Amino acid sequence: MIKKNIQRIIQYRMCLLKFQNLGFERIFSYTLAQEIGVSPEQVRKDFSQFNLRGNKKAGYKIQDLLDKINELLHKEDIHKIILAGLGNIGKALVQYKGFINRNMQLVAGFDIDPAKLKKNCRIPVFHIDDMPKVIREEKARIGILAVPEQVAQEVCNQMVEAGIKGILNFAPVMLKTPEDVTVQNISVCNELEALIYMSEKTTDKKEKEKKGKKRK
Amino acid sequence: MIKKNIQRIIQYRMCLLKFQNLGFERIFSYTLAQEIGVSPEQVRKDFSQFNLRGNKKAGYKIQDLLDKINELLHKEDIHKIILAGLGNIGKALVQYKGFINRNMQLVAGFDIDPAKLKKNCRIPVFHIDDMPKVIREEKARIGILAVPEQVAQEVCNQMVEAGIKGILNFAPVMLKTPEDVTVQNISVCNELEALIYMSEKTTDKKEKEKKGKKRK
DNA sequence: TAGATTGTTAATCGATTAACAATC
DNA sequence: TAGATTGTTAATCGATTAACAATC
Repeated sequence: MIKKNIQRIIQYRMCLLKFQNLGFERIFSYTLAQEIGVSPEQVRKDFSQFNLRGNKKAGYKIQDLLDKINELLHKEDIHKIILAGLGNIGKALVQYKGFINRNMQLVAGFDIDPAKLKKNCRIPVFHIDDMPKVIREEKARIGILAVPEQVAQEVCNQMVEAGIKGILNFAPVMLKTPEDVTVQNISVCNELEALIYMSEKTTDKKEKEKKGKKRK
Repeated sequence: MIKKNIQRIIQYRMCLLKFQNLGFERIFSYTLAQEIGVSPEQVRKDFSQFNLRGNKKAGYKIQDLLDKINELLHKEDIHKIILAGLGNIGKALVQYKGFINRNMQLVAGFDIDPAKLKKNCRIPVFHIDDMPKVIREEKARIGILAVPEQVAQEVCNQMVEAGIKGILNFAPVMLKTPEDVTVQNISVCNELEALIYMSEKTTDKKEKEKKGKKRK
């Protein structure tokens, strides 16, 4: 499980880069908090936990924070990422140009369908059977799983076997992995359903309130 | 903010459908828990909170649970969803065929680039300026925001203005919205960075352990 | 100095887990 | 009945918030 404070640190980093690009050299917990949508205390607490220190009067030096956070997130090197499954999501990720700015690189894609192997020229695409070999050759640690539900666990196992330690899973399956492998699930459908629930809930509430008023 | 129990209810639902398709009529909290990766107590607690009740000996009747959960999630009607931005992600979502099984329907897409307007024939695609009009006509409540960062807040405002109550945001921006509008952010890059952090952390730990052993 | 801001400690809140009575 | 399972209440855990001393 990924702790929330690390997720926020990642957000802070993006925000700091933005402010640095705007020409700022220093920043207050208050400003950062506003931008991310948390309390200033939360920001200070997070920084404190990762030993990121500021100046009692002048806030935090952006460059200092970025240096430390970059170290924390191992931003000194480019992290190789492999992608299994070149369906809709897979193709979209191949097209995406934002990885390299974040020191990440899609180094290879894999699919069973040979027709997909050459369609995308941005990264080399291999047959799924070659995945373990390529993972080992590239020494990739992170994999994106965008294959159909039915084969997700199997492909996941192959990834783990070949040394993958973190998996971003788009398949609607709870993957079984060893303890030292982290899985992060993304499900657009689930998120949308949750949003629908929330929106219906608030309208239900409003209707109740209306009825209540009418009764009065 | 979306509560975790609702996210799990959504997962339980998918799992229940799966078991129902396999021919099961009843299920235990233990089974469901295993499948989702939580404790049986968690499952029972969640069910209890939403007033989903079982039988002390025979577990839960799948059909009963599904009926109640479907009502809870308003699965009786098809929910209309609009999509702003037909870049990589937008296009992938248009191609995705899984929405309708979950009683959701992408009813329209929007973009500024007229070249994109006719490229995808699965759903009607309009100019972004027509978005408010179409949202109102369709009475859509949920929107997906997949536009560039620079215009995300602006497009978001237009959505809210036109009556959207839930936004799935793919732009790397913290959207400012009224209280009754729920925003759910998805950032593939952030998730990958978090995975990298986790994987490096465990390897760092192992190296430390090794060193410790050597010293002994 | 006075005021503003950090950083830590304590308090609170919410969510998860444990314990166990109820019961089919 | 005995055993297994639910459902609730209490305990624990973790994360957030509040309070406030330290200090630039």
